[in-house]
Amino acid sequence: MSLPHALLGLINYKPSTGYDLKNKFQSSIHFFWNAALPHIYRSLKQMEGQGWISSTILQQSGKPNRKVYQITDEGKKELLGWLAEPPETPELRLSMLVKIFFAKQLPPERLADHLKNWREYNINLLKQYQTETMPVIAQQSAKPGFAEEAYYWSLSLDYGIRHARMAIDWCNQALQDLEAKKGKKRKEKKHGR
Amino acid sequence: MSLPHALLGLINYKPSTGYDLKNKFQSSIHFFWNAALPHIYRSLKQMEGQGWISSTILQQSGKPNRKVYQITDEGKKELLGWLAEPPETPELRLSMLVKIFFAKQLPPERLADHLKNWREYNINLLKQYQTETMPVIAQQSAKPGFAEEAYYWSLSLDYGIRHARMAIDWCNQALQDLEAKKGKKRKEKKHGR
DNA sequence: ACCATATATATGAACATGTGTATATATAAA
DNA sequence: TTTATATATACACATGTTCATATATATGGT
Repeated sequence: MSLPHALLGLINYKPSTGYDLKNKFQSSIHFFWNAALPHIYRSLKQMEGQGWISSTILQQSGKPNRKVYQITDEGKKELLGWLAEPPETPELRLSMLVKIFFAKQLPPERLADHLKNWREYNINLLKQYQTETMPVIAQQSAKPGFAEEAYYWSLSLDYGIRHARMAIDWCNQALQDLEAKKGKKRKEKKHGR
Repeated sequence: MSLPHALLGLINYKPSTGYDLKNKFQSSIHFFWNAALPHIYRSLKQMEGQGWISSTILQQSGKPNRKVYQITDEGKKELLGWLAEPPETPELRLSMLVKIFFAKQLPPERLADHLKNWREYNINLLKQYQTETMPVIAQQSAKPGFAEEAYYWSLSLDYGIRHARMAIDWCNQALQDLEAKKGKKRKEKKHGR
């Protein structure tokens, strides 16, 4: 469960430092699994303790030395085993939806703000997928022997894209309903309640 | 952030014990925010410490006494304030997608299993929404003065429904692609690669 | 009639996981 | 001169899960 296996998967592609890994998260799986630097370093230490990875220090001048982690045979076994296990069922925490759920306590403009923000957020995600994630995949998939790999990357990205589109549609629908309700109220007022 | 405000929202409807709240989660917001019992009790204690709720103990025979929490004026203020704040951007953790991302390391049947399980899981969610969550909402919305409330509950549920449908579609697409690939491979073999 | 299990209720303690903030260093770029 | 980049780590804290335990009644199965 959790970070270590995701890190293992990335290190399996190529030996990396914690810093490298942070960047790789950013350009690949960040939208369904992310991690902060201290967390990554802590996990790497644990993983080394378990024998899944080993480290080599590369001297550098000017910058801190690079501590490069590579996967061990044990680590490979662990990774394959984990990949084959049925994944845990996810726990969502969408505070945005909690706020919608209790929205009756909210002035309508505030509710509309939440919906607009959520739409905005997902529109930006979509953009980011197109301008950042997809090019990375395209570039990799051009390399010989990476076509299949890239197919799976696209597949997981596709989930993100569909999710974002779904969220945008949902927001539009909700905002439209809100407008309609407002219209109705205004009319009621005009006609004296 | 997190549990306390969701609890506050529910207690605001009606004074409740920790046990009650667990059940309410189950029949309402569990699919976008859930919590285990010990976590709920711990949070309630903290919230009481902050003055957001107060408790009354009701004697019972046979069963443990009920410790009923009710919202205070401070709690109401806190709730309204929180609801109006822009929600935090959510952190997804979908280990299922991590496994898809790295699926090249996986035998194709295993990959198909993951996809089928995920589809299964979402189909069941949809069923649960229809047979459990929607009736609860319908029942509440029949009560006078609850129509608006129920509208927002439906709205958040609608997000869950759309999400589940989206996930099912995605799985179907992916499984179909997989099949197609398998077919292609078989053909290649027949014709001697 | 007897035993296992479920329901209703509360809590403690340990642990796992994740975030935030701070710190250290040298170079390059604005 | 400030800020960004590259790199690593420590520590405190927040949040969440698991497991265990306590009690009495009701219910289902053998």
